[in-house]
Amino acid sequence: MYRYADVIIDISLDKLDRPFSYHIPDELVGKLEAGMRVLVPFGQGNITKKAYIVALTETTKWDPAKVKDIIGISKDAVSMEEKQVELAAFIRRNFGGTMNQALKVVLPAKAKVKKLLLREVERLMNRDELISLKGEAERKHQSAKAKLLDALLEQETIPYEWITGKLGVSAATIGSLEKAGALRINSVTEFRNPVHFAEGLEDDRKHLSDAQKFIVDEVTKDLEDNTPGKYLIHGITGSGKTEVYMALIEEVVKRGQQAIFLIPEIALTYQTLMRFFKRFGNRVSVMNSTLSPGEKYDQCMRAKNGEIDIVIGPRSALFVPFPNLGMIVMDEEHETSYKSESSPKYHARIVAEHLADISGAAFVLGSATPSLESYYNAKTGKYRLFELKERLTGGYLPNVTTVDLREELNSGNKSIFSRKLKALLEDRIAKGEQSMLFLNRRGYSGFISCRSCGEVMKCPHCDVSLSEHYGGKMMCHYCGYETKKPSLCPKCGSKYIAGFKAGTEQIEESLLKMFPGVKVLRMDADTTKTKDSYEKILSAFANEEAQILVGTQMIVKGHDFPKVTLVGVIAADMSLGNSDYRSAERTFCLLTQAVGRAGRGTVPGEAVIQTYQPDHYAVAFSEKQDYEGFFEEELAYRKMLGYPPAAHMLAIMVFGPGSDDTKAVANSIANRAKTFIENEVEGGFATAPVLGPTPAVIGKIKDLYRFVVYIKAESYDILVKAKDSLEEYLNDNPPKREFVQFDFDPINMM
DNA sequence: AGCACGCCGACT
DNA sequence: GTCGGCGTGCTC
Repeated sequence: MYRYADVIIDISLDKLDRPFSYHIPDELVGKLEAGMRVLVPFGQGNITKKAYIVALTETTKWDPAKVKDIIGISKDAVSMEEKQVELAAFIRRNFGGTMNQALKVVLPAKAKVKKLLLREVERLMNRDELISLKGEAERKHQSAKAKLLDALLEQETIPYEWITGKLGVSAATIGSLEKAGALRINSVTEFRNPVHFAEGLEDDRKHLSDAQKFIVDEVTKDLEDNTPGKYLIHGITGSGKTEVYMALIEEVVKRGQQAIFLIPEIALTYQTLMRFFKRFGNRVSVMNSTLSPGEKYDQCMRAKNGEIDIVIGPRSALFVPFPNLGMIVMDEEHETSYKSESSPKYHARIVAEHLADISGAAFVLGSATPSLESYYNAKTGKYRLFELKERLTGGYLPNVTTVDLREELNSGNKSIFSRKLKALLEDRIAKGEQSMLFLNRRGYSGFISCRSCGEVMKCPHCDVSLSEHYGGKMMCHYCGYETKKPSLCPKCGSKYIAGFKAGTEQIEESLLKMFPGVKVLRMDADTTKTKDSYEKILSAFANEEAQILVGTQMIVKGHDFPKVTLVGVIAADMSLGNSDYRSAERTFCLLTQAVGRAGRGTVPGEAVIQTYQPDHYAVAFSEKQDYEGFFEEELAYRKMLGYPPAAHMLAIMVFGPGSDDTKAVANSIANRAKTFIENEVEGGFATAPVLGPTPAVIGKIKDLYRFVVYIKAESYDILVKAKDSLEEYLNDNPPKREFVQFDFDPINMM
């Protein structure tokens, strides 16, 4: 039974931003939870303060005689802050970690709060009065007072921070002079606006098509009935989803409510922001990582004060505290950047849905290739599904051809370009049209395939591909299965069996050799290291400074290039061979988006997908641009193997120095999880299998070894309980090595 | 932040 | 001595 609670007194004060332990009196035992707000006596004067519970514990490290009792639960009206804390508690509960980490996520600019209150001291007396006061102070050898009065003689107003900092005068001194009537402390609150456009720009509002209008009308009906729902807009590339979002947000704003527009990390283009600004003026703001902490804080204050109605940004925009949130829109909802990479590894879609629930706001998801989870939710009635099946701008969906690279090899073509792709490139160069070549390279360790028959080496237990390891070994990163790399293909006996390697640089080189004098732009992690290089390359291509753009997945997003009439995918299998159950989904999504880049102008486009596995359903369905078909097939596969969304998974990452030590800790965690499941879960191991520990996909980062333990279960609650039980266990039995850390990663929990 | 404690010069 | 102001450090 929890007898003590760790609380944080005041989040806005970094001096006090650490937990304090309090005793839970009998009448409150069992009634408290992390995230709740309580009243506690604090400091020598035992002043009653509001505090947030950060953790509940059975014992305390402090002298029990010194630990005070919690007074009671704070029953103030739900403040904005409380909603934030509620979100933090939700994140902690679902994604693990500490309340402190969660609070840091939810309060984006906490550290700078003090500075940005911008308090200043204003002089209230005339010169003579000040001089006489200063003389008196000097006579009494009150040097601090005299210093401050001196400063006040020179300036009418002085920033508070400057007085306590540079001048070295304490708050007590300022206070005594305030009492004497010599000065006044003002809190100036002027907030920066990071959006700078000229006023009075014309709104380029477009007439809505029938399909678009239908969505807007249906959602508006729900808003009018005060029953905001959850919606998934499945719209092909170029079908005008943004226009729909804007119309919906307009309806929300009309009702005096506010809206959050979420976009993937790098997708905030100048154009999108401009479009919103043209319609909503300076009631729009942005939130993203390029803003300074101060600017971020200011956006929160502007939202609180009702100065803005709409905020646009990546996942952190979720935490802008609007007083009356009416809608959350999540564009490109399938994007992986919505999942945080650092602890707590929350998924913005799940947090957004919860925020919509607790705020009574509508929740709108949109994508050309929805995530399996969201489409599943739409299919099972949790979300309402809307479809946009036509391109608006008069563009055409491209003609897609799949080229079998095995046949190319058999007929003696060892280059990375198929004859078909080469011919089409030649044609486009001759016609002066543009082409994009897309290298779908992701994943860290290469997969192994046969270049004659396309056979991919797979794990017999997990149905994911094996990764190549040093010493001619192949390994499964899900279950740890290990085997020798064969020298001949087990299926066709060919000796052309290897990991597939090709970089954007290599493609660029080949292009220049093949078409001397052609202008090529390359976009990958190397060429986009500097800040604006991403924008620069894209606009150079838009200005037709090059005929061919070569790049990784980053080229499939963003700008429209009306002159692009050919898209080539160099090797579609690259992301298929990833040791990850989601590789087919990712591949389908990338191929569909890449193909969608062609033919956005008036000239019809063409796309070529090169692959070793033309029969793989991810390739076949993207060739037909058939999302529905892909979804059915993929869902059947996930159901069969117990992967999300058919079931849930919890990944526990253990990392530390020393392979053996880390693995031992991972082992103890796996054992603990197994015991928990055998004893506490009905059906035991059969209901919720524990897999591993096994080396993580990236076995070592920065000299820290990484091992993973997976727990699969159909019920989400089992995993949350397992996570809680493991966290408790780790609290009581901290591992010996101090650098061993843990990461709880609930994969696609809904 | 706000309170107590301890230090230091001034004044009875 | 002791009074009052100021800086420092702590708050479960």
